[in-house]
Amino acid sequence: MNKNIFIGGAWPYANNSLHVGHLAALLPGDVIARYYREHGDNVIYVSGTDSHGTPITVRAKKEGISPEKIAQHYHEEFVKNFKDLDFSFDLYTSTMTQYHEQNVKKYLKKIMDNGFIYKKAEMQDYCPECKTFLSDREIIGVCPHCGGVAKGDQCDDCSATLNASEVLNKRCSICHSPTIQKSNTHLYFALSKFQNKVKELNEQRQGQWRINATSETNKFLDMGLIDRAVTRQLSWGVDVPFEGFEDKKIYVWIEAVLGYLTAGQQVAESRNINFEEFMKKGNVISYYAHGKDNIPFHTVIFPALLMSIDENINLPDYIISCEYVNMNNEKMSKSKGNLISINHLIALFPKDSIRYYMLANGPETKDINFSIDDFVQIHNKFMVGVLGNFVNRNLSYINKKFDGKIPNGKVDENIKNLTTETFDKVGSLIEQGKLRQALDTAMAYVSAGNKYYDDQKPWIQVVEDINGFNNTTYTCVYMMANIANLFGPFIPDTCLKIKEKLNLDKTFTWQPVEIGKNLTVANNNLLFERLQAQQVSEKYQELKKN
RNA sequence: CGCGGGGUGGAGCAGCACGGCAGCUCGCAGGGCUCAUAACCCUGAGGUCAUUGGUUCAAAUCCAAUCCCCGCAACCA
Repeated sequence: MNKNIFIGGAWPYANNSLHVGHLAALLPGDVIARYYREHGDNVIYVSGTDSHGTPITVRAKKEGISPEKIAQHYHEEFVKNFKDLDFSFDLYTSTMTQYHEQNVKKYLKKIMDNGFIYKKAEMQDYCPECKTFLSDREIIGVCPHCGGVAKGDQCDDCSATLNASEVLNKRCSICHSPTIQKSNTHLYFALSKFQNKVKELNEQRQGQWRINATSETNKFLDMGLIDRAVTRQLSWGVDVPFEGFEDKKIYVWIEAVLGYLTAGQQVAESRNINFEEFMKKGNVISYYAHGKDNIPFHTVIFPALLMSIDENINLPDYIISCEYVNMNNEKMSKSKGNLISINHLIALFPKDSIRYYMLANGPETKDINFSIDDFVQIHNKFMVGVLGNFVNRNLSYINKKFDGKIPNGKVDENIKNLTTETFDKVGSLIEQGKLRQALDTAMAYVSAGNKYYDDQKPWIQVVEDINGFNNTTYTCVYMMANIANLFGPFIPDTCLKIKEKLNLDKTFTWQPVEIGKNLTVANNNLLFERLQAQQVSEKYQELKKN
């Protein structure tokens, strides 16, 4: 029976280049998607660029260009990054598309019809000169604590977190005229009504949501869920589909997260399947991959929105929420200059080394420290020494002594059993979202191959026991064929190369495969080159300058 | 007493929800092998598992307190 699998990767915000942290968060989604496809299941795997919101408009104003241009620029960069790293999205879209905007409006109307959105008038800061309501960040004034210059949300001088209402002598940051208080009507989402249902969900998903997701959700529940504004005084975003809100846009938190549905639906339409049916409770297993800063949006807000749209729709089954990638024990940030972008990574390492490193050493349960040296070490040890070497030491011998003709033989029974075992174990770990352990287990299979080779001593067998030699070699090639499937979800490019070397079927299958007789080696190009830490480090310093 | 995460051999980490000889990679010392990209295989040295106290036949693992590091405090996507 084929299963329906829905996988959502968090939508990166189009205000900066992607960095290693994004990669750590999103890569697990791709592995899970590839795994289920190998398995023969129906997978919908989506993500996209989050293109709206205040920071982009602020930046656009500063740089004197349109927000759309900024969003478009980063969107194109993201698309390229994901392509370079072999992400297998069924659809990677953007919140700027017409399809997304139209469908978000449709969902919003539905939530309204179901009675979970209401109007509320509030006093808000207004600039009579610019004739517009101001968001907190667009207000400047005097800090009540230190008397310094403060924005509406934070003091620049003493960096205290502020509430717009406590700031003194408030003025508009654009024209500097004093603000006045004026009543403004916003729409609110009745998040508080979902307190019990979210709590129930959190309890049901114990063991499927990562620990950090469960505890973060508890934190929010303990504080009590409060209603959130749906509309925002902005010019850049999705229009509000109700009368009287023409000057406002839909707040990004609600609009971006609904992208999972709009993108999923778009994929379903292209396949002529009914998305509503696909996503129904009991019909699908869903995974969401993102960083820990995104947890409440995926475990509280998104489920509440789903319930407010349709009570039969599947709620997140697995929350794959990662911790942070730090540099020297500090959070990466642009201002600290310790941010390593995906563009840099791609320039420094082969894509599958990047995938391997981020998965095998990813911040699955706690923050990790990223370092170039560490990366080089892992690459040399596992990509070159274990995996590359196992393939190379066999095939180069066959090329040298047998003109590329792989001897026929019998596969070792122990290895056969190990193969079956490994597929089962790795598969189950991937399904649980435990990618580190899964990859460890898969790599142990290759190590077992190296050990088997050493124990058999084929370089001696070849003169003393040709039958034994044939069996050893044949068994190793059998292992390679299975490695090419076993690692398919993790490092697909390398797996394809292995398949090409041995003229194997290019389709990926999640089960032990037998190999045919009279195989030949098509090529024995090295899978990975050894790297020098110093050279990589120097190259990285160069890149940082540009 | 705002909240959360973490402190395990020289470095980076796993183990901790279901207590039972402290494990992995790198590095270091020694050996094997020569098919392989100084790659591969084996052995060894090195830790009172932050500190203190408690529960227990038994604690890195459970409980309490203390110290140190990091992150977050919701109109920041």
